[in-house]
Amino acid sequence: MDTSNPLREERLRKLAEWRRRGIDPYPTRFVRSHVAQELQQSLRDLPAGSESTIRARIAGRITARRVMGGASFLDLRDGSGRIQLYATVDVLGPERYELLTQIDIGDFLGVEGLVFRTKKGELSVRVEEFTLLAKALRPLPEKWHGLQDVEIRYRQRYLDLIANDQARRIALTRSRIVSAMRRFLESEGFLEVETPILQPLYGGAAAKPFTTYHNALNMTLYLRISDELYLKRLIIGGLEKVYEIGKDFRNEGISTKHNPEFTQMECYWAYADYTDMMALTERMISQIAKEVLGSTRIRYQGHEIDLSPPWRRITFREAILEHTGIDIERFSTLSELREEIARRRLIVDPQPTWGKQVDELLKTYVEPKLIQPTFVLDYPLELSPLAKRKPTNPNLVERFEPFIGAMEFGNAFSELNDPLDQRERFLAQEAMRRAGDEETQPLDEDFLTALEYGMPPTGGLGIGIDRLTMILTDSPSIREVILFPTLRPKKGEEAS
RNA sequence: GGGCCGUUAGCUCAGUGGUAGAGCACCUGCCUUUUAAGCAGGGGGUCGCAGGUUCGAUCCCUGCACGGCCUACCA
Repeated sequence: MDTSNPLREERLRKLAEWRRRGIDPYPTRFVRSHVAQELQQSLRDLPAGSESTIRARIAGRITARRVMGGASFLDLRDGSGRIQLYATVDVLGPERYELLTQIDIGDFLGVEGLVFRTKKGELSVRVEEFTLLAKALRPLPEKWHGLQDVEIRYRQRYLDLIANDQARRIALTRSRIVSAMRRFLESEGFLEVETPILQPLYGGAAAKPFTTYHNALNMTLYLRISDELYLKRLIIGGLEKVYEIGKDFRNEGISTKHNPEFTQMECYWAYADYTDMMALTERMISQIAKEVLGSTRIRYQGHEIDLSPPWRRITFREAILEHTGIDIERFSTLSELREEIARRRLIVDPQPTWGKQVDELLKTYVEPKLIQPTFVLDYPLELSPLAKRKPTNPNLVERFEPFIGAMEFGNAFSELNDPLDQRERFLAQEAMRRAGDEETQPLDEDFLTALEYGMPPTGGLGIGIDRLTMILTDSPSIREVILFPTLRPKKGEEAS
């Protein structure tokens, strides 16, 4: 960062001036009596031109300054909202008043004084005493247009939060979503747990991992790509309803829907199956929307969406039939399927296996249409090495993915608890790996051992918190809902 | 990885083959109820970086960097 900025030089000059007067520009403490929003609410009915009986001590960042000779107005913002300050030379005396007018936009200030409402109707604090709480050395972004530069918004999110209401709103909403989700799961009897992020073997999803190294143990460790296999071990251990909210890491591309580290909620429920997980998902998401947004009707990217249960349920096979006319059951080999795709003149990227090819059909032709909440269920076996087979059709598994606004935001199944079948699935995955698929499940002997001690029938669900937040904040990009999205370091960037 | 677009003052943005402008912010002066305060004056720029074409490049060309969108990848 540049340090030769003349605006910064000017502020350094002012900083030195405060110090010259024996004032510490970075004091340790300021006791507040109120925050701005409290005053705005409790004095909502105070008429214009009249005084309250409240003497308030408030603190915050100065965001605007209007100096008019012997009287000045400052806008102060704290974590709750904003309030105006009114200072006059009559109250403060010439010396203190002059000092106050040296305050820069961006500085933190604590003030004490009577709260009143101006003739124009603006609730204000009459500054009787003030304390500089922190001198800012750099100017804030422009007041009217906010901060527009996307790169600065992501790299210096604090500036985005200062300058843009929307950024603040998203950060608050995300926190409320996670909080409401925890409350919901707790009310349903789920126990919050923590499982390892550093794992000797990764699993639970088809993804490439990040690799790291532990010096003392002299071993390679992986950052988890999913919590699944550890949470199932807890089900085996008798914790019948568990969940975890945490970061997963996938060493893959970045897009408006993908960040290399992302937040997922995973929960596991003994004696439940995927239909129970569907009902749980509907209730959870609609409950969160109600708590956080006050309604189950939302707008997402121009669409009116109704989150209230029940959500539409459609099988994987029916969904593809509906949107492409192809009944995938009638084309059970990759070459037959490709012929049918070509015959119907559909444009789909070729995939190496039948399973991936039908999945590609879903992504290309079905997913963009899934605006209203929809469960797509009963996936092909080969796409789902950890899910239980459907009793009525061993080529399918009891699995669903929920979609809203043309975006998948979760994954769930009746968990495979047959240790011998699980071993076969792992071996099939290994075979696919040898055939060149880099994103297969590695065989996890330790997990198989756990399964052999017996896991009750269990339903499992994962919800992508980032994508859910996108949906509930009408954000078009995952970078808007992650405070510090992964970016390439700027070349030549160094600490000033 | 590929395509398209962007990068000009601290911020938001104009602009031109003859080395640059506005608004906000900043500085100075005036101003005791303003709120995008006002009025007057002023300072501030390696026009992302490196090459090339040209008498001359911020502008045209090439490469690079970073970012955005699309695409690819991705449970």
